[in-house]
Amino acid sequence: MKEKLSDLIFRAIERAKKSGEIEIEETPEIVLERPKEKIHGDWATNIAMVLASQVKTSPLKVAKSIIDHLDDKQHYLARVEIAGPGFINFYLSNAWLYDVLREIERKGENFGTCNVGQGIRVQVEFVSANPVGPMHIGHGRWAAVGDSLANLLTAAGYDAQREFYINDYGTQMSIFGKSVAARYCELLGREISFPEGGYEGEYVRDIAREVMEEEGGKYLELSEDEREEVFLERAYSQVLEHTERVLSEMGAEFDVWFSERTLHKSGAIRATIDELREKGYVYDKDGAVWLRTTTFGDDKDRVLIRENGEPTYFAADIAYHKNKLERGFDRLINIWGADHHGYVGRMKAAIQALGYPSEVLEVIIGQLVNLLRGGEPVRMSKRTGEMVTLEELLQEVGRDATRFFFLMRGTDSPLDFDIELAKSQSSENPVYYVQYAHARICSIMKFAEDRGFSPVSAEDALLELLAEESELDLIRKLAEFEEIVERAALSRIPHILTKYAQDLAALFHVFYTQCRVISEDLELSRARFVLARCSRQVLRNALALIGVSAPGSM
RNA sequence: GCGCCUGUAGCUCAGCAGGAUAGAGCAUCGGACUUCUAAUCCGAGGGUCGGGGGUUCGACUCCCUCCAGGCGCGCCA
Repeated sequence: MKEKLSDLIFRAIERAKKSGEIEIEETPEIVLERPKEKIHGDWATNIAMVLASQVKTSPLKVAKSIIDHLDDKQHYLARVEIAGPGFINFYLSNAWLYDVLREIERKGENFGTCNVGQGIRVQVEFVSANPVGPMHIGHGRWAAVGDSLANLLTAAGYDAQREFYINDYGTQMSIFGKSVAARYCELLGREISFPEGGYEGEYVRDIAREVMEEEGGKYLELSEDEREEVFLERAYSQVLEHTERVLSEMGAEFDVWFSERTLHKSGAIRATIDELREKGYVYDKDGAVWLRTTTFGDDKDRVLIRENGEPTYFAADIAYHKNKLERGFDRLINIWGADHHGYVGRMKAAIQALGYPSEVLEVIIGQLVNLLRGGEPVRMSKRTGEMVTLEELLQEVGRDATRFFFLMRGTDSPLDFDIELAKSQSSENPVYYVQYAHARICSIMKFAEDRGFSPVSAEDALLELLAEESELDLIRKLAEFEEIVERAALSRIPHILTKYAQDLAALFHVFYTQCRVISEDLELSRARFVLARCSRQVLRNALALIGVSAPGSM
C-alpha cells in the first residue's frame, strides 16, 4: 500500500510540474509515515514542506497543487487533507482494510513473511558461553535475542542459521579442570591447594562428588596432570550437556555447535596465520607474532602467537571466522555482551585482513543483565558461589515469561532483572496480557462452535459490516504486522515484536469489550468472527517469532 | 585519559532513517461483570524528554559541550 501511495503522489507531482504549478528539476524521494495520532490519517507525507523550501512558495500551496493532481482510480483513498504546517494526510478507504483480512486468511501462518532478505545466507552466532559452569541469566538474554532474530531473518526471506561457538580450549578450561580435581581430592580427605583463580561455585563440588560416588577414589593414584585431564573432560561434557538442555528449554535450537578445539587440532589456526603472513599483515616482535590490525583502523596491533608459542584466543577467533566465511555465509551476525565490545574493532580488522569487507561481520553489542534480588544486586561471576542459574529462572518463571521479558528492551539498554519481581509479578507480566487475548479468541470460537454457529471465509463474509472504530483500529494494527517484521529483521531489533504484540492484544481487548462477536445478527457475527480469527492468526505469528506459546485457554 | 552504551511520568521502560497535543505498563484515585474468560475495559492525576549551546520551517530524535551511571581499553577468554 505504501508503494502504491507514493507512486500516486509521485505521478501527481509530475503532473503538477507539467502544468507549471511546481517548478523543480528532480522530484525528491517521497517519505510516507504513519502518523502517531490516527486523526491525522493512515499515512502522511511531508513532501509539500520539502518542495516548498526548494520552490520558495508556501507549503500549503504546494500541497494543494499535489492534491489537485492526484488521480486515485482504484479509490484507495477515502479522504485527503492538508494539515498543520503542510502535511498531506491520507485516509484509506475501509475497502482497503477489508482486503487485509482476506490476505491474512489466505496467507495464514505465512502472513508477515516477506523477501527483503532475498535468500542471503546469514549466520547468527550467540550465547557461546564458556563451558566452565552453569548457564546464567545473562546467557538467557542472548538466547532469547539470538533465537528470535534468527526467526525474524527467516521470516524476512534470509537463509539463517544458528550457531554456538564452544570455547573449549585454553586457560579457563584448564583452571576449571584443576578446580574439579582439587574438590575431588578434598572430598576424599587429601589436602591439595585450590588453584589460583579457580571456580568456587558449589557445582564444581557437585561434579567432583558425582565422580567420587560413581568411581570411588581411584583417581587419587594419578599424577596431578593426569587427574586434571580426566576431570576436565568429565566436567566439560557435563557442562555442555547442561548448556544444550537449558538452551533447549529456552526454545533455542542450534544448527551447529562449533568446538574451538577442532581449530587447534586441524591446524586451521596456523594455516590462517600463514595466510595472513603471506598477505603481509603479520610480523614478529618481542618474541611474539603480531597482526597489523592498525592497517584497518584498530587502536593497536594484536598478538596472534604468544612468546610461549601458544596462539591467543584472538588467533583462534580469526580462524573461526575464516571458517564461517568459507562455509559460504554472506553475513555473520555475532551477539556479544558489552564486556566484549572492545574486541569488535580488532575482529573487523581481521576480517578485512582476510580479504573481506568489514560489513560482512555485524556485531550486536548487548548491554549486560543486572541481576537483582529484591532490589539488591547479585554478583553474576561464574567464580563466586552465589549465583542464580538460567535453569532455576526457567523453572520458576517459565519459558514464555522469561523470553518475553528478555525481549522487552532493546539490546542497547542494560536490563534489570529482579528475581523477586519476576517471580512475584509473574501474573502481571505483559506476556500474559498478550496470551490472554489469544485465549479469549479461542474461547469465542469454542462458544460459537457449541452454539452451532456456521462461520464463513473472509471472501464470503460481509466485511463492510465492520465499521466500528474499535474494529477498524484492530484491522489497521493487523495490517501493520508486515512492516514490523520487515523493520525488525532489517534493523536486527527483535524487541519491537513484543511491543507490537502488546499493542495488538490491547486493541483486541478493546474490540472484545465493545463488540460482541456472536450475536443474533448472523451476518455481523460472521464478519466479526473473521476479524477475530485473523487477529488470532497474527497474534500467533507474532508470538511464534519471539518464541512464546499461544495457549488456547488460560 | 580514550572508546562504546545509557539518562524520558513516583517506578520499569517505549518512542530516536527529524514532524503535528511526548506514549505504555506498574503504582495512586474513581468507574464497568444476569451478556463470547474481569489475567479485561473506561476515566483521572502525574513530564524543564539529564543541563547548556547549535543545525532546521520543525529536535526526545541530528551535531558540539558539560554532568551522572554502566562496560571496556591484556602476549585473559
